[in-house]
Amino acid sequence: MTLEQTLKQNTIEIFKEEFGADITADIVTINITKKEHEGDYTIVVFPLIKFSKKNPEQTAEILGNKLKEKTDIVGKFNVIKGFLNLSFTDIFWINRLKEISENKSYGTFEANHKKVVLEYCGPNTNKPLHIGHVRNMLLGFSMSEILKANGYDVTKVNIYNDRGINISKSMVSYLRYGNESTPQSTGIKGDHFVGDWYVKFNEVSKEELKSISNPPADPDEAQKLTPIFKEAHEMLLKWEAHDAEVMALWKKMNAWVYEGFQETFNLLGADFQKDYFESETYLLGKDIVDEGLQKNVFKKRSDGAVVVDLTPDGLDEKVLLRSDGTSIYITQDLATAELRHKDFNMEKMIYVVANEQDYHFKVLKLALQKLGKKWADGIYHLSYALVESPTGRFKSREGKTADADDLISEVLRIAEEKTKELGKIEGFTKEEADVLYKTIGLGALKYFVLRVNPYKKIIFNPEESIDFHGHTGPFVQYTHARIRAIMRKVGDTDFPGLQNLAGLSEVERELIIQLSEYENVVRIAAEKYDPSEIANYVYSIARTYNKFYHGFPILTAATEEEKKLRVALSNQTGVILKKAMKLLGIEVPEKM
RNA sequence: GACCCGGUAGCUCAGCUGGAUAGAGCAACAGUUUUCUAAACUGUCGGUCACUGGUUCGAAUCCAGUCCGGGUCACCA
Repeated sequence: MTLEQTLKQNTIEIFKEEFGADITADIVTINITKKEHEGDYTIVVFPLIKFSKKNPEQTAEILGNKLKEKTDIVGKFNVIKGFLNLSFTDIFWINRLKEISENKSYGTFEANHKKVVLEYCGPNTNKPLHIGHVRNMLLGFSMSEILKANGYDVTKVNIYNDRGINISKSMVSYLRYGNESTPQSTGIKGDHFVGDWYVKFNEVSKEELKSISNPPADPDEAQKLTPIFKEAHEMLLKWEAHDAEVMALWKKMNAWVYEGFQETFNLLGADFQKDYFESETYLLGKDIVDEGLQKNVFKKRSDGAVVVDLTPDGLDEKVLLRSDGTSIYITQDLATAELRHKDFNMEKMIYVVANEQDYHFKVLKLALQKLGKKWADGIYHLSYALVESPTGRFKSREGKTADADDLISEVLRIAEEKTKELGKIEGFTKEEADVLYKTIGLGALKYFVLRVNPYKKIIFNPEESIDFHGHTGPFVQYTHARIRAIMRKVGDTDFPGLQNLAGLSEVERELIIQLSEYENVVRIAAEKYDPSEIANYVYSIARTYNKFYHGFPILTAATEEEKKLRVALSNQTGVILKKAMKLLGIEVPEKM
């Protein structure tokens, strides 16, 4: 039982005994006491006075006294207006610290045997990953770690949009101008290599368009008139007809792309247990449409298109199958969802996809629910907002800044520069130093992205955003390294005998309370599908620790008891910082 | 037009299932190092919580309306 639950339970019992009133846990609000008041936790008594039939002060006084009697953990309390501020005894907090320290799996919940499938990344194979994919991957990976810590059995999957007109464009322009070059022969990373041919396609079609009279105003429509587009379209048809040569080229080029993607995945730490390919699923979906028609959930419109009526749910009528009987995006997704369920029999399916598709996922979930699929209740769209430059949305023509690989190498470069400036790598081998730059650079980037609530857009200014001071990843990493330096001096051992202590200082107490909150934060982050809960928490721990570190000697504490406590507190802070950062997919160094 | 999301300090963000005098970081300024890592710490400055009304003991938080920014409403993906 958590501290909060204990307090609520006791409050409920006291209200029964003292006032003969039955109250429920949800009207008992408990907060951590504000800094300017004395106390650890505060019970807000205003909502309770209609049950006690006494004024707030009297109610708080009675409740405080009874809690003190009943629980033996409440040392003292004070009442200000309607707020009952409870201070727990030092012994209670020291025991709490011991309890946390001794529990090696603190903050990790027991396996609940619930299967979760988490889809993230979802790249197109005709262009390299960009900053949006970076946010996606960091969120997806972190969410998976958080769910695992909450006891879920998580399977991460990726879906590749590996077919269609776009990859055909890359293929055509490569065929025309590529001269058998390869990523190896040019030294260009595979996904960029293929992406460059896609760019080339657009340049060529633009050029070709000049000799076409009266093109349509819509650039997409205009492009369709160019010879190179017609070639691409032909290629797509050949692909669909399984033309051997086209298939061979398609496979070759996609293989280059996957090789390139894999490098970026490795750098960011993204991984997948299973890959899905649209080339394998794009024809699926007829079965599920038939099923819907049979069950009278979907209907065939007079024009032949199959639709689902979502007007009762506040949405529109949505087409699920074209009038010519071919699939569209949603048809595929319905089928893919069903396929996943067959593959994994999961209870939850999480889609990490940008908020542009909010509507799409509402439709998807509703349609599956209407088909009577119980598991569709477990669908969750982890929607996130765009990453924008200070001048607005990143456009590919703005070039380098939006590219994932450029972004990463820039961050690593800055990390190296700053680390050298500070003279932090004395005694490091070249390899160790490189690892450190990577740890710090990626730590800064990941933290920068993850500390923001997913539904809020991120303004990313490449010049200013990667900072290593204050509310940043490196700040947390630095705090961890500081703690490890102390632990190296003391030797990593257990620290028994913490009981004989004169008194906890304010900041020590604050730190223990925060450490004690960790398991709640892990739970909340999963409930809210929000890694920023972890990010903001880990920062507040690091901040409190640094305050403590500056204010109190640890190794040279006045008494042996104090030293033990402070070392134990430091050690445990280090452990939690490391665990929490791991949930964000961020490494913490031993030295920096 | 309808619907969805956002609007909190100069900038970037917390706080939003109602609770005490709205918090951090950055930037600016002033300090702290013979003491465990100064990527740190302390202090100063900085607010019409977009606006208006409502609900109530109490509203940044809930409700209604308005304004601003973004997104979606494709037989595109």
